[in-house]
Amino acid sequence: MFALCDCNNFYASAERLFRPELIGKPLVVLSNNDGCVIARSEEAKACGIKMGDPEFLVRDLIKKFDIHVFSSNYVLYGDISERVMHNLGRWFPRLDVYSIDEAFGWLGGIRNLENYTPVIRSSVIRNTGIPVSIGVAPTKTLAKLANKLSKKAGGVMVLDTDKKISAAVKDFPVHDLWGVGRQHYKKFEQLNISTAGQLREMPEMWFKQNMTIIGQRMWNELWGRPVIPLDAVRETKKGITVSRSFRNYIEHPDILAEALTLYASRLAEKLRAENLRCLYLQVFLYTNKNREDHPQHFPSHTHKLLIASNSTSDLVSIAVRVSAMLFKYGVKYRKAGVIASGLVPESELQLNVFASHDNGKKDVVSQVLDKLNLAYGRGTLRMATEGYDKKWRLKHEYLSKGYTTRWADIIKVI
DNA sequence: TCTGGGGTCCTAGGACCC
DNA sequence: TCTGGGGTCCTAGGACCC
Repeated sequence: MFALCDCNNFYASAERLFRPELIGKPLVVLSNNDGCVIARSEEAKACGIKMGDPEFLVRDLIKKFDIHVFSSNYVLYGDISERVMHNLGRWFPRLDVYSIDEAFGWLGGIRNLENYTPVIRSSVIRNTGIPVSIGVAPTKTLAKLANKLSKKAGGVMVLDTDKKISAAVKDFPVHDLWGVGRQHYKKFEQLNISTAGQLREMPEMWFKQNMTIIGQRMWNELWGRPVIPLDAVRETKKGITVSRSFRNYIEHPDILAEALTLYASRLAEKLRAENLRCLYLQVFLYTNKNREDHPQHFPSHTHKLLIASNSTSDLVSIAVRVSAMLFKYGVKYRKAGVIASGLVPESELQLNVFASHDNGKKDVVSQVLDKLNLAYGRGTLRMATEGYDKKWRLKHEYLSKGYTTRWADIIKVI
């Protein structure tokens, strides 16, 4: 049996952990650049704020109901997430951490799940202060479904018999199923399928012909036949991305180069932190697709390195060069990013006869960068092309403190 | 005026190989 | 006039996830 444990309104709950006076009050967390709502407390949901609502469109509601607003504080959420996962790990010998706020656990050979599961739940809540819900079922897809139902059933839902599964599936909205997005939903709608129960009754042949292998998997999982395994050991990453929207539009290549310098520097740091190098560096630019009156441009280019690298100066110079190549005058750019792929461990450096190389040594400049920035804070030492005033930099006006990660922000008890 | 960021998996199609 | 078949690898793009 699989258990899906997920934190309720995770970012909102994490913010509330250090602001107990906000318990029972409406609260939302905004995306980067304070763009749109990405988490709401139950009270904020009741005020009519929807997931993904742009902040400027719900500003009136926020004022009207006196909703507390936070910019996203990923350092804080990452740290709280680790605590939750650590606690879950004590109950599940095999834990598959699926995202920042949820994990699949394996419940093999345990009987009496109806009694056991609530114990796990209350233990995690007691130890971390973060409310969690747990759904239990014979497949991952059904565990996700059970988890969703658990939110309105006291935080725990165990589907351990065919009878319980059939009852749960019967009226479950098909668009809430794991793996059903807008496109698949449209397809189901045309066939008058609106519940998971109806979907399950379709012949397997239909999935084969209309939905690729993903549909067949879903069909089997809905019938309680596990097809998606527990992924206890995360495989190495396939790619690493750093991308951000700009606070203001960028319309000049030199300013664009500043942003790309920062993003490529961050990317190189991330690669070094994971002891990886990349063979491909992709650079992309976006315009604002919500503005039909602006000329649109979504160029991208992938550069292949002769030798895999994670050096800040290498990646920055490529990113800046490629961005200059992609840039067009007269276009308002909204966002840009860099993606590293073709990742190889530092220990497996493949040399190239046609290029100079460092014989596998770490490059000294990057080492110094990492050392100084770790000791004195990110950005202490950086590349000159990153610029000085950075008007394009992220907006986060409602940022909470680094309660658990920054000495100066630790709560004092007087 | 103001609409996030970082991932995964799958498929189709092209290039290339023998 | 008639020009194969079976692979692999890579990339782009779509769909989905949180």
